[in-house]
Amino acid sequence: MTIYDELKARGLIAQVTDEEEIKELINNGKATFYIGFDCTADSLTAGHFMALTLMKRLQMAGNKPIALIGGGTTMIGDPSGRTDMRKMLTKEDIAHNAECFKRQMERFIDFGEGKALMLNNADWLLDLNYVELLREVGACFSVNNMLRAECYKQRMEKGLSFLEFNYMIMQSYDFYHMFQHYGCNMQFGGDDQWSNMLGGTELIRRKLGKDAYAMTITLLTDSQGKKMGKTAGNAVWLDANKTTPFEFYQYWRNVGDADVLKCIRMLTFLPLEQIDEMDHWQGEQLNKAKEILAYELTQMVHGTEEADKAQAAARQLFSGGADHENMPTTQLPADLVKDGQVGLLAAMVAAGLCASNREARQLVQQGGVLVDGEKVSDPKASLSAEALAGGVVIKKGKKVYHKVTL
RNA sequence: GGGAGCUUUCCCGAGUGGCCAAUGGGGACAGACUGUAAAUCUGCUGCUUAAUGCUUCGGUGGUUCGAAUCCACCAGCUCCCA
Repeated sequence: MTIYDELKARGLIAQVTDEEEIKELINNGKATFYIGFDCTADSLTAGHFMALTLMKRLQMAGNKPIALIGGGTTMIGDPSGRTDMRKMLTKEDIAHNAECFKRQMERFIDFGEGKALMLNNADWLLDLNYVELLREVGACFSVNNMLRAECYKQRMEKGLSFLEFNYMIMQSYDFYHMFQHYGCNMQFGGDDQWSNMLGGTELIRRKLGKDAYAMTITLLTDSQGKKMGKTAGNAVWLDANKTTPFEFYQYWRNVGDADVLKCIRMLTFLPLEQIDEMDHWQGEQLNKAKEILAYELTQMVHGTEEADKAQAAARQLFSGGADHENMPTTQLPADLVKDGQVGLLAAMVAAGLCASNREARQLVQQGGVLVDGEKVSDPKASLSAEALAGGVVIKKGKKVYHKVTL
């Protein structure tokens, strides 16, 4: 099976500029392709993960990836898929974020000599001269066409600043620049990037009279059409300090029935034959598929050891027994102790299980809190210092376990 | 440059002098049911409390016994005319 067919079978390909040419290039390892990552936070997210796996798949097929860190484009802010303007980040933040991205990517992609490149568009975008740029590339863009692009259309009502309007031009310039200096002939990206990417191929054609290609990846959405990789509006991070391996595991362990197989197919490296077999699984059996998904992904992101731990912890917790070893733990500050007791509500807030005493009280009153396996319904309950010395397990709701100690 | 309008709690969106911590919907969280799924039903959703109380409605000042609601100025955004 060729790499192109595999990508297609996994449901990863959304749109392509020229299918035949792209097949030819990537199947024969002749593509030098880039994927851009805007560094708006200090860690990559589950959303970026699919792009990283795609890079890896293509690299394994002999193609050369360029991971482009958007140190320059982040200064502008991509309006795609946004209804309001992004917060402007400072140069220092962006530089810091870029550094974090770099470290995380190195775990997935082999950046060895000639294997792959990591570039930062700050290196060429920040020094551009306005008038020169306008003459050189501005002349190649039709405002009429740009306004027709989907990514801007959505913003016509809420308003679009000139700063953001230029994002497409910056991204196009990136492709143009890398095409010339690094032989980059293809660009990949999320499906929401399609119009920005076409801007690049168009610019290359106009300026150099050469063809470059673009392909978008299907966005990972759940059965309700919502973007995956987020919980309660917060991203699922790849950084273990922001989303623990256990939480990461649990996120995937809890995906809906309708989404498991899609996730396995798109995100894991399991052979397609094996996945096709799982396709027949139904009902309760899907729990096994969810476990496989969660384990595979946790292993890729955090390593085998962490994945084993997360899986063991999850199995034990949900089969009754609590596994103290791998549970998130908070050491309570000593000043919470009063008369040898720590108030349950205070402990929950200190452990980050609740935002406030009020919220904690409500949870307790609603019967959502178990302490060492016993349901507690009295908000005035407290934990004794002796018990805390050995560690007390607070269970919030059905799935959140947290150990507190002194 | 001129004119009109908008800014409410996580989001959308009511409220236009006291009965407003502020209707409703979404989301989130919890309970029941389950398979750590989905759907459904119930509760809950500013902070604090035993009760009370406290701080919110873009910002700053003002009018008033009393303002999210009125006035002034400032900021941001949208629309119309240049």
